[in-house]
Amino acid sequence: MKIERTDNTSDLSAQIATSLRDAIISGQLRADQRLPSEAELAEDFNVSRPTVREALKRLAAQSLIRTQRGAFGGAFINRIAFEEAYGQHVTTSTLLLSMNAVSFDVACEARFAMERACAPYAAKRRSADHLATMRAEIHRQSQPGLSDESWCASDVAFHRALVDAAGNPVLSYQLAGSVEAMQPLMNMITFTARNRETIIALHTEIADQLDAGDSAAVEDRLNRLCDYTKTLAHDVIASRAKDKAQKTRRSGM
Amino acid sequence: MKIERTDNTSDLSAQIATSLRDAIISGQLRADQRLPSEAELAEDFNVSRPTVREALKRLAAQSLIRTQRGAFGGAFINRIAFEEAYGQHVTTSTLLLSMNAVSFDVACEARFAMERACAPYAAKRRSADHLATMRAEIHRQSQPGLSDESWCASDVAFHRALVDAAGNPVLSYQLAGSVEAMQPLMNMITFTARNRETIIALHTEIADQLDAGDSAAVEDRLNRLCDYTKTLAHDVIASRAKDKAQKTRRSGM
DNA sequence: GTAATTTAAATGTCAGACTTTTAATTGTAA
DNA sequence: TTACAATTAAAAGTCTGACATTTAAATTAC
Repeated sequence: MKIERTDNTSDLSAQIATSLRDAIISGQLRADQRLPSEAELAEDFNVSRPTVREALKRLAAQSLIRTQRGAFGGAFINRIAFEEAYGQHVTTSTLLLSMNAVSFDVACEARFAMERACAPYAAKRRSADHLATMRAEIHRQSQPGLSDESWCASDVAFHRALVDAAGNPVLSYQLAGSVEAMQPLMNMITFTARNRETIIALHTEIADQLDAGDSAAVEDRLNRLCDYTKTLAHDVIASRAKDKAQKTRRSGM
Repeated sequence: MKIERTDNTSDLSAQIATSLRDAIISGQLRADQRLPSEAELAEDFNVSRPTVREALKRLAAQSLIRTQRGAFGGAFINRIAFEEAYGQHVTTSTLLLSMNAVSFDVACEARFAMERACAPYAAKRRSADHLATMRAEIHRQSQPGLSDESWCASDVAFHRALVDAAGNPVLSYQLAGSVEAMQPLMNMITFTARNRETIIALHTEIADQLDAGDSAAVEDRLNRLCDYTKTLAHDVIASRAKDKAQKTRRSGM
């Protein structure tokens, strides 16, 4: 196996990381295969060991490799698991949403659009297990005195069950980004008892229609849930704007 | 700003990277803010500079920070751009598809499900520009003698225009992963003139119905395209299996 | 006042030593 | 022969200290 640096502009460690990454992605290096030791790589690339190590840490951060200490240890090409991919996807999505001024409406629209995409498959494939999870979460949501955080967590769990019911891991993976990344935004909303009632009613209908296998009905309820969530968010934003205006007036600005 | 290591199990550089990452994601550290210098971080965390550097490279690999050399340089919290996020998402998705034995059908189903999710919005919001792009790609696809790679690239461009027409950057971002990650799988398929004709016909109808604002019709065509793509893939797989069997027989196994 | 020069503060890189982990090997006794 | 303990070697993890390079601010020269 011979891998060379092609790029000459950036840091050595970045160049080396890129070379190795390309080799991995293109399939030259296969899963569970062991890379040369750090010392060997240093010699191959004509750099020092710390530089190689920085490159390897970059790859490790992307779950492209894992390292093992000890004799016959080293860096191994990672057979990336859905779990790790989820994590990275969520991190990236969260930052994207929080930093790039993606509005709540846009994020909300995307999320429910994708959930609707799952509906036909979920209606066909939902197992008793999925339905049970959804009903359990609905029950939890009905508990009085549930904190806003717990409410949100249960909401995520409910929707996650819905998505998983579609039985398509790729869809689950893609959606995890949107749903979990929206959590911080959702947490801004304070759900009154009345709000919760409305949402629980929709959740119940979703579970029922999924049970009945009526995809169109599920999509309809998801649409309503989307609209309702947006309305709640708007109210929060509006009341905050009013608070701010009052505060500004009081402070004589 | 005070950041501490909480985890004590893994590598020091991993612990430090996690601490900083959490601080960034939770918003303690804001975009464009400068981290302490490597020497200061080393002192804060009670480790050596190389260890800090490894941690920083991990973060850089996730586009969480960027570094600048020179006086008043350092590590700055990155305002992550959609572009970078795309790249990471595609890398992760590609690996996931190629390594985790996600079947073509599953990937295909996910992709078209998400495209269908875009249809209602695309039907409402498509601009003349989007339609023009789609028609231009259809025209390119009609050219005889187009290589399989160019065909696939044009196919991606067409679908990308469809998704972008929905006017939701979050959807575009999410879908980029699926669509681009499926490219290598799609490239396995050899498209005959007859195959292309069928696909072009569907593409044309999609563009027309989008123009007419008929979302349901677009979704129907996407469904057919999904089924047709799956059929083609099955044929490829079947013929390969036959080749392999023949080869094995010839070699006397 | 502007342009050239100097300077200081960073990151980038290197060399070499030491520590810790880990699995294979070897040795020993039941 | 088998099971267990001690040895060993390879590799990652960490540290120290030095030097190179880059870059923007401060200083100087004109």
